[in-house]
Amino acid sequence: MTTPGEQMQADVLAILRRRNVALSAYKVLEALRDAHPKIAPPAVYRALSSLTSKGQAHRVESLKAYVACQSKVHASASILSICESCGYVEEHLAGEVVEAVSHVVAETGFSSQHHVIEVHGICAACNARMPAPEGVGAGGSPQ
Amino acid sequence: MTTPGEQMQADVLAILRRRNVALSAYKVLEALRDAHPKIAPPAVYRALSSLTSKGQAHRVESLKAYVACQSKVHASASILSICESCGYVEEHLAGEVVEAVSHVVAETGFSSQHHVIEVHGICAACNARMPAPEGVGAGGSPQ
DNA sequence: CAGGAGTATGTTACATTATAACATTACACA
DNA sequence: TGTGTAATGTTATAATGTAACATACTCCTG
Repeated sequence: MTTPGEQMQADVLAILRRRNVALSAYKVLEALRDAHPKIAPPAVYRALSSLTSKGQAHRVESLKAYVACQSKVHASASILSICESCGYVEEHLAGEVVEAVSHVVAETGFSSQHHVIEVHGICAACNARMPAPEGVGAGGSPQ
Repeated sequence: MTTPGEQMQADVLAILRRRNVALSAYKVLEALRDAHPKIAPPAVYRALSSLTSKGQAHRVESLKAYVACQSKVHASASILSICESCGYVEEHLAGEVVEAVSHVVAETGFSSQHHVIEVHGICAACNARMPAPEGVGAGGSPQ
């Protein structure tokens, strides 16, 4: 047996990886009850904190929720795109964007340490599902 | 008398504008008790929601807190820099950065609607106050 | 192996942030 | 004036997160 903490982190990560959707800490807690019937919030938050500090998971600030890291390399920072329709979260490498952001704030003497870059919108799959991208949409196709 | 709601929003905005520091909704509530002794959380959240939807204030997602908008024009989006040392929050125009972010996520077919770009670090004033940017810093000035 | 320092984990309780749901008031207009 | 609508007030509670302490475990040291 490795340390129990590592087991907990592995279980949390497995839950987050089931779907590319952000889960609140309490949703994770519910999912953990199968394997850990008596788990309490601090254990979940400790595991999430360890995972995020190791870059194996990310907190989606604008959703107050968490996702598994999807990037193999986990470069300095990433962009998270969040579909407002289906909740799908995707991670994008942010190298140049992070540099651009750092450059903008450096104009006032600010030195960057940690970036939060999140985009809300509609994912490709939901865009494809939409009846039409124009008009009010109540009348079906505009044809 | 204008509508009471506008008065509330004006009061909230005045509180946020006192300092360029993010205030939690409950800090705002405390500050409002002078003018509105019996105020309750929903009134504060409604005022903050109206202000943010009009672009007169911003929610700092990574701090769960709110700041007054500092930009006269309030372009489509902005970058917020947050000093970890003093809490100072500064707003930066983000035009090109927003385009770059949208471009990155568009590579997977994602259409952007709303951007959250926040940078944590150290502001110019705190950088200037720091004894030295090297070593552990316990020994005072390196001179 | 006993003792004990130090760390990790479990547990309780609570703090903080946010909103649902309904009551009340204000206002426009027939 | 009555009445429908929207805005605001109020109560209660949901959702998120953490402090503080208890317990257990690990690994030394003698």
